[in-house]
Amino acid sequence: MEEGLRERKKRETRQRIADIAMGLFMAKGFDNVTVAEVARAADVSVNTVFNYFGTKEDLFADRQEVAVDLPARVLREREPGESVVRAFRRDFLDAIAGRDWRYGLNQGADVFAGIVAASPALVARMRELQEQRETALTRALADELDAAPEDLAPRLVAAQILAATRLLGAYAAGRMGAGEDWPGIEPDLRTQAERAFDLLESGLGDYGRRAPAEASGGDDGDGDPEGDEQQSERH
Amino acid sequence: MEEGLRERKKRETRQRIADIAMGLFMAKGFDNVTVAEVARAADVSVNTVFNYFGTKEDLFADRQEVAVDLPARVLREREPGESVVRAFRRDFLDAIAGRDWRYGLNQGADVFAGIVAASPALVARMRELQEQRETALTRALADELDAAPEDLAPRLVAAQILAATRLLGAYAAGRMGAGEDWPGIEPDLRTQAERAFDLLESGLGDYGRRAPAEASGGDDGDGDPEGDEQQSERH
DNA sequence: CCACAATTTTAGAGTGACTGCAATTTGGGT
DNA sequence: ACCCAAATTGCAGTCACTCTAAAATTGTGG
Repeated sequence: MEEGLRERKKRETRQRIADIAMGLFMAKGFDNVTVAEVARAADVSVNTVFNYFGTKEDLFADRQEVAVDLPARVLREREPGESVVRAFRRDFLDAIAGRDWRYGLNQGADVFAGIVAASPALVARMRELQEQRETALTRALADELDAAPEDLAPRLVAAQILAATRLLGAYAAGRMGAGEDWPGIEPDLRTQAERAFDLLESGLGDYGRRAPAEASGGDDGDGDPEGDEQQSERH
Repeated sequence: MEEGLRERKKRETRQRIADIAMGLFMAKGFDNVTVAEVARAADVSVNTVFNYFGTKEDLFADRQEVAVDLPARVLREREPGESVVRAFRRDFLDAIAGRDWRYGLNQGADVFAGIVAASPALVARMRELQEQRETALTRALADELDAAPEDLAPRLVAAQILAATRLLGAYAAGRMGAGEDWPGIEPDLRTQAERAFDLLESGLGDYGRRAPAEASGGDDGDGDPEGDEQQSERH
């Protein structure tokens, strides 16, 4: 008797509430749905909703919460001889091929992003989630490389990597939201990803270096904005 | 008559409300102060408070809002021949010497940070502020280097730099909050800053590279976590 | 000094998220 | 059938915030 009637019903109720809530959010937008409305639709009291979900935002996040530890897993499961950045680059490129939901590349992710963008509370929630991912990845990094507790490198590395994946995800979501179809987006996304991870690997170097006071020739104001040409390529 | 009685009173009222509010927040913590309380202490109605400040958090931020464009200014005012990262490195090191408030290095910044940390709403607010700084810096970067609108590099660079300064600021705040005095913190902070900006400049390279399957010698699990030895130095 | 209009402030009622408590229902074990 | 614990519920209350309409205040022109 691993799961009595009690626990099953509890799980079912929670799921039903979350599902119905998500349906309403998708249909009317997060801010245009009250918790009372969700409760009524799910045939429970408002208090029961708050019994399962601490806040209204939790009602939306629910599934996302799981994704907090995923970057840390990518790190831990990297292949022998593989650097941290290379692991994430590989993972992201694979994710493109599979339209992975983890980076918001799955079909319909733009609708999702639209709902979030329309609600300040949800935007704030996503930021918080990102921060949780960052601390999780930081811990995993510090743990694997047994860095000194004072070492800021793990935090910085985590922040940089997550910034990259976040931006790439946003880029994809943006183009999907503009109505473009996936075949049109994918190659560009792939290019952008390569560039972003290249930049991470090779560093900012003298990115955006301002022309010295006494410039040599006529190169004035139209310099190539890319700053990583002189970096060693390693593919 | 640049400023009539009307405008002066308005400005005064706004300032009085903000000041009194900040005093209460410092004394009792953000969440333990109601807007009604602030209004009563400032001798105005609750509606007047909301007339000047859109949200309760605005009552706290007020001054901080100004700091959104500061990173962009650092970029624009960098010296000839100076790369983006070096500009920020210089600015931050100068900020250490002057205990600049922009990075939360000023005396008493830890109290401030404590108040913020104790309130989820304020933490969320700070995150939002950081994001605003990021978009501002992104725009400035894209503008200066006239990057293509599709180019993710400016966003990524902005995110990386702001992550670095954010972490360094948090590091300082953490140690200040632990009761250490500034002379004890400063040299360490300087070291950490150098390291962080070095990492930014030289890139993550093969940071955290896992030992290949068939390792040559007895190097097992205790590798040097620094991964930028093989990067080219360009000073 | 006196209206008159624009602006600011205010009171009051209402919404919605969220909390705490006490009462009630429900499921499981005896 | 009986009892205990957990789940659910109703109810009252707090607080941030909105909306509307009624004062109070201030600048202006006669």
